Amino acid sequence: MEAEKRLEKETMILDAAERVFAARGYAATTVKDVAQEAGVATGTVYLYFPSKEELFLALIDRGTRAVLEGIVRARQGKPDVIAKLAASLEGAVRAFSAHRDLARVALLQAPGALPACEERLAQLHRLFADYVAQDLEEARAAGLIPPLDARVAAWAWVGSFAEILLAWVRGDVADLEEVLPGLVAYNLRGIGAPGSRQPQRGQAARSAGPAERRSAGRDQAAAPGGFAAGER
Amino acid sequence: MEAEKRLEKETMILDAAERVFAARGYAATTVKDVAQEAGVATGTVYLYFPSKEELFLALIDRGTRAVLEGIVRARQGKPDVIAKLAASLEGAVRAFSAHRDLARVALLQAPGALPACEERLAQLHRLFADYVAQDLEEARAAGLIPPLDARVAAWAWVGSFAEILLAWVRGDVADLEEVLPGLVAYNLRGIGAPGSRQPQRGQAARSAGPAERRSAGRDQAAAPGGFAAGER
Amino acid sequence: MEAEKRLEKETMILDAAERVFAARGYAATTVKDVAQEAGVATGTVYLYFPSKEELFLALIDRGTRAVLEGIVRARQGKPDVIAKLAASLEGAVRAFSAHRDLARVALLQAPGALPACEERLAQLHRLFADYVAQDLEEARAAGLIPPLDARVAAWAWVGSFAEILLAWVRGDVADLEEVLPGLVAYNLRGIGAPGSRQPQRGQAARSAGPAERRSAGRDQAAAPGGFAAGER
Amino acid sequence: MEAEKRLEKETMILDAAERVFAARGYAATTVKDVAQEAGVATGTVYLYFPSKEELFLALIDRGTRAVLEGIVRARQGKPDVIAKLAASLEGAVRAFSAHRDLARVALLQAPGALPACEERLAQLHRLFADYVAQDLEEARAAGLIPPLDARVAAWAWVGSFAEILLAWVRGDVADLEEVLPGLVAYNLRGIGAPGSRQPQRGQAARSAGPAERRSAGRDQAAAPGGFAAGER
DNA sequence: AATGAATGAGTTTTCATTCAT
DNA sequence: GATGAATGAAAACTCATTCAT
Repeated sequence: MEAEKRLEKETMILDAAERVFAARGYAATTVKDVAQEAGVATGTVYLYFPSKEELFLALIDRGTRAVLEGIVRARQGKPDVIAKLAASLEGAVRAFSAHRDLARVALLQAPGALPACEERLAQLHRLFADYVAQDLEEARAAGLIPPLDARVAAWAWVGSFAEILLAWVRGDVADLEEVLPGLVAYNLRGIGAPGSRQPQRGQAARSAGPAERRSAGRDQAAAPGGFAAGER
Repeated sequence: MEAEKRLEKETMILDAAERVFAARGYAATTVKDVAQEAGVATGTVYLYFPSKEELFLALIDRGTRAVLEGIVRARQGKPDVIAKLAASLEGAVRAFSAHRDLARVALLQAPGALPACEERLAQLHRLFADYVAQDLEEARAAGLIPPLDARVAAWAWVGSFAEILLAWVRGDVADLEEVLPGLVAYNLRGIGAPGSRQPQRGQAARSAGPAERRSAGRDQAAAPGGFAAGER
Repeated sequence: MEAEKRLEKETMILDAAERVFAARGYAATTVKDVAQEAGVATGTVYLYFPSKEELFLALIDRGTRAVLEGIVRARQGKPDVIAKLAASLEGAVRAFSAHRDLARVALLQAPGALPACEERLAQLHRLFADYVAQDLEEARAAGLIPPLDARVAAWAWVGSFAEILLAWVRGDVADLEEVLPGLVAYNLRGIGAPGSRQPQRGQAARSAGPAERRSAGRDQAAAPGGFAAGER
Repeated sequence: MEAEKRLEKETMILDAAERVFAARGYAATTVKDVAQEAGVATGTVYLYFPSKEELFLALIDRGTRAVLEGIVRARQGKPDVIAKLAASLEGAVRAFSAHRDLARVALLQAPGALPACEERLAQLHRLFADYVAQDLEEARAAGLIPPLDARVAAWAWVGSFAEILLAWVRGDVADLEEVLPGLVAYNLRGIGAPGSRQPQRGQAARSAGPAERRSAGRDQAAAPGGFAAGER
């Protein structure tokens, strides 16, 4: 088979796998499920991927590549390192925002699914954090930000980004684009970037929302009254 | 059986389950594994938990309770809402830091393990975020911080905390206590709290560390050269 | 323990077992179920019966004994062998009719439950049939009935009796006493006993009943139209 | 898979199941046993039947169908309703007599094996009895037999047939064909059909046989001496 | 290359039986 | 004698993987 046709079918299967894994999770998804979703026979999946595990990892790797490319693209032509840093976050969010299924798989299911996968994702997190740390170093060297613990800042940066994506995947955030500016601003303030002192006005009004909206879920796990319960 | 003895044995089994699930993940762990780790027969586990699924959920719920209690305790006697907010984060981190296995289970494996579990954790995340948002509202109302999008700030706050825990679980952060001040400072700056303008000096020197240490992992998933690769 | 008390408790457990086995069947009944129904601990059952299997067999044996006694009692004082034969059938029916649970167990569940049990019941059937055959021999020798194949007559006699009991257990026959005269008459005619030539009048009116009443059940297993379907 | 091949394999598995269930009973038979008897892997059984329970029910249904067809075939071309009735019994006996395993399963094990099965068989018994009752009604309307309680006669008719089959399955009746005329005659006399007054001569001599042959079994469950023991 | 029937190892769960209290 | 917690063997069922067609 010509390489092109092969690649095309491989992509078809990966697309199907992404949908099915996203919907049912790694363990609950059978190779037959994936094959049916892709419209091929069970055995055909094994012509393109050596095992269910490798299929899943290929999915993760494809997603990883897409996000990294999104980041690289977003940084292109940005004037300074701070702008590039901000653009990185935006680029990553946008890369995911077109693929909610991918995000479900990569953020929710992948870490616990397979040891190999956990390791892969750990490396990805480190990679992101290291790049952020590099940017922060560079920004500090250029005098754009004050000295800071770049490690911690990098984890925080990555974590805030991951959490927003998770919230979006869960349906707690409706529109990623809408929250993106606030997220960037938060992190720019976090690293002490100039011109980021004052949070943006005009969004505060919405802030009470979640607290009320979610009262149903609260009584499951927590004492009533929030963190302050039991305090004097 | 007296309630006390029963509880004791239940705890034994939960402890064993925590260790085994942390080490192998939900799907790869068999009930027999848990029983052996606990030093009882397979059937005995079923005398205390009706199914593998319920055993896992009991684990999550126990962890959730412990963390929430840690937060409430940490907030006690703090003078203002900003201090309480900071203390919440510290309390949660400390609650986890005594139980790395719990953290592994709750943060890595639980989300993808079971639909019921995903929902449980989603509620917990919402709960955390809502409480943070409440505190932020209160702080803003008291004039302690400028107006901001409390939702986004809350997600970022929670996410930065979760990411640090993950890094610790993975071994990328050796000592949680050491990084805690930096994490709190980052987030206080993020919300625009006064007196948090300047990052702490003296920690910037360490920041290049992780980037070099982990170079092995990078070539798996990413083009070399950081986000800037491909840029002009 | 004094023998009397022991016997009393044994009876309690057997009574409980009869109820539970009748309701759920042999396989679906656990020893714990029986113990709970009897109001004792699981282990206590094993103080009185060596195994679940033996418990079940003890139940069957008790029932067998009761029925045989009922037969013997019914034959007492009957003038001739034909009357005794008829009385045997009535006695057996009456012995069961006070214990529907016993009948359920002995007729429906026991045969397939255990090889040992199947053998036990087979012997019982043979016993019944042999006795009937003996009576028939005696009746023929006395000139009360014409010569006949006593084996076949004996099986038919026993089978018609068992079937009526089954129908009663299933709820298809409401009152055993009501159908008993017809059953005896049928079998007396079957063996050619004198004075049994004409079926009893006045019952024919009911005879169309079952055919109409049960139409719901029929479409499951049979072609419509009765046995005649497909005939010219 | 073409429907034909599938059906062929399904039949193979059903045949194997019939043998194994007949030999060990429902509860004592494992799916693995059936698979081995059929010469396939355990999982293969599940490709054709969704569960052990459904496999067993399929067996019962197949048997039911075969017997009903045997009955319909036997009735074809019979001159009057009495002849048809007699032919029905003969047809059913012959349908079973080719499949002793089927008879063992359907008559001994099925009733107690599964609630669903009990219900299925109950309907079958009702069906048989209702058809017999219909024939009897018709015969009475045609003046071929005197009025009688058709319900009771129908149960007796079905029961005598079932009992003979059981005896054959147990080995107490060697040749079904041999006893069939006697059985039909017995029941024709039972319903008062004309020309059935005198039992067949020449068979009475055999009748003492079983009673002696089986004396070993008797002492298990019964007092010695027949029903007359204890009588004066 | 593609198919999908067949495989059988492995998992969860049940429950008869035992035995320390 | 009585208890009921503990045991662990066994069974139904699933599904990743193979391979004849």
